[in-house]
Amino acid sequence: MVLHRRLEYGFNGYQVPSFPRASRSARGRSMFKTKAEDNQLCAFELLATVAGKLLQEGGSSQSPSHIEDERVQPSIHGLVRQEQREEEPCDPEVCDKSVSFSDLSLHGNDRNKYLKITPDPKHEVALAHSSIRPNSSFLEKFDHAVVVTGETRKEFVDFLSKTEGSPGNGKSCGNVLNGIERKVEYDSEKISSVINGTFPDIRNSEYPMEKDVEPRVCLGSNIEVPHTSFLPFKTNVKLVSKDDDENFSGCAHPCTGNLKAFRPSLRIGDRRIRRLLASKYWKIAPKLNDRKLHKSDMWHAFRNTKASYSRQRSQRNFAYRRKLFDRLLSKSVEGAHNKAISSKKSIIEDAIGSASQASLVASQESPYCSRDSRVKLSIKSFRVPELFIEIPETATVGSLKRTVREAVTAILAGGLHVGVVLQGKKVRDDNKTLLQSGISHDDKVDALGFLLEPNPSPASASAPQPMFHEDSPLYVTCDIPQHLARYPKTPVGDPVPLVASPDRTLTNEGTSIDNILDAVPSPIDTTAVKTAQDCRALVATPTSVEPLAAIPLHRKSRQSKLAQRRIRRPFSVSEVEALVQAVEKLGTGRWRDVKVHAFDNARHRTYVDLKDKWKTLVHTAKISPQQRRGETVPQELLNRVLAAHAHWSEQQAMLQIKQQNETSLVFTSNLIAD
DNA sequence: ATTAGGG
DNA sequence: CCCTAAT
Repeated sequence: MVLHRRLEYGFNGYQVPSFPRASRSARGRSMFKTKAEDNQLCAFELLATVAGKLLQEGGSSQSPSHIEDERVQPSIHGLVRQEQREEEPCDPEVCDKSVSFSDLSLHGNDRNKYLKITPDPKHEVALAHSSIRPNSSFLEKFDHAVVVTGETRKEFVDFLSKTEGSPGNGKSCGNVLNGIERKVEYDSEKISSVINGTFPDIRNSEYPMEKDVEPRVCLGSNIEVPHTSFLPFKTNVKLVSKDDDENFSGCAHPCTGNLKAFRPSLRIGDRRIRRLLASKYWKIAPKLNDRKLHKSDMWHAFRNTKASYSRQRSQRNFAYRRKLFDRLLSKSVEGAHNKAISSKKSIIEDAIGSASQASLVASQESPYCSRDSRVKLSIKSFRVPELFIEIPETATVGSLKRTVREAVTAILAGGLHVGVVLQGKKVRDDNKTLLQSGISHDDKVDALGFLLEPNPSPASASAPQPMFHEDSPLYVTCDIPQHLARYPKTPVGDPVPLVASPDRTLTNEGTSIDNILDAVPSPIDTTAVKTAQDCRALVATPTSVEPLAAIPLHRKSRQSKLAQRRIRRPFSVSEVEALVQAVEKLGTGRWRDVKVHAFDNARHRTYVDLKDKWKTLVHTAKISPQQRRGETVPQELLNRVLAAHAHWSEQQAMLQIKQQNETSLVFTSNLIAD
């Protein structure tokens, strides 16, 4: 099933020369120093230009000639206007956006580079080199990726050499690369000729194409290929569907039959792809109430309604939601009428809303049109503070449920506070108005969450915890403490209706819950008991809520990328002490050992955590005591941190110098030998 | 899986 | 804390 759809425009035949690998020490610093590197830079920008054109081509119905004046800074005005006429009015702010070189930024590392185009704050397009594996993680971040593929390095290098030089009527553009402003000379005529397809045609020239390039045309779905004749290259366009998991299906599907879609006359799909592209990239979530619905529209609404707490979170959720969304939709009845669709949408929202932690769903009518001064909220679920439960492996699921229930009631009994979280930050000032806090603002309403907090009574936090045991305020023990198991977000109610009656449809148009259940693990995963997961938040669902709201997000087996963010667990002084001691002994490069030596039975502290803690400790030690936050670490400890840090840094430096000497020795002796 | 670093 | 590249 196609869960995720991605367009890739392959520029077959040209390869961006690979970037020289910087030495490890120079990582992340100045690239693009030599002429060759400039070439690469130029290449990327050129490709970006083409990409911009391509996107523009996809969206504009005007003749290519109108590009003429904007060739160096392709604009999407045409596109937006076009869509405006055809569809509904869009946000004027978006209409004014255009893709210029300043919107391009280079990302990646020494080996893998990709270029990012950000037409507006909400959309990104990536342009990447073919060496990036299609399932490379960065691609996850983008709705669409324009991937430069190609096997023939020579051609490209040559192509570049033709492109550079002769300043001609070069046009200078600012460009942001890794935060460094640069000026780059463009030969606008050549670029435009590239765009318009009149550049000296390398296809027919002395540079034969790689013959055994695997066919790259693969239409994994029913979207046709756009017209790409403006490209001077032998181009291939592939439409790749990404399957459920890692299976980047590339040409996995038999696709010979689709090859015909790649013939010169590719008119047919133009319109459809145009709409798809346009709506995906440059349209703000449409108003869903009063018009025909497109899938992409729904996706936007879907996506925007449930903003996450942080950007990273939202990035992670993105893929998940996208999948779920597509999945649900692909099962929906094609001809469903608007009403049915929008109610379906609300189902999805409900499911996702509670599955992720953005536990508030703006009520159906409010999200896009709260013109009046009232803020309409409907809380679907609350977040409950973290619970820790200790329970023997041999315990039954039933007893687990009981334990959880007791734990939760224990919290509730102690009195409750309600916390308000807006865009990841707690809103502490109770006296602020909603307006002042920004809660009234439309696009913030969906970033709003509520959480239940135990009443800050002095009862719980008093007992000093054993050093490397959970120091959570809520720690529930059940029978023999053997393993400390964390549980996925678990519905507190009886989950039976969820699982046992997957057929239960919430509506009458044929979307059954099992679609959703497919995508989410069963609420009680018995294996969780054995595997002590890292996902431990517990979501309690208020009584009024429908069963769907209790579906946990966490996926255990696969898709662990989408795992929930771990809760923050500040290091206690005793932990810091142990860490310092271990590092004093073992050094800073052996976090695994540090973990084993000092934190072996603290399951929630990974070696990465320890390394991070050390990093912050070093930082803390360097700053003034006034700037420090959190539990105050004794100065004595911090001094030890500094000492150890200095000591081991020195060790490392010495080691490096030694190694350097060795290699240069070898080098010179080789020279002499020659 | 570990290490190193950036965010 | 998270994410990711590199090893």
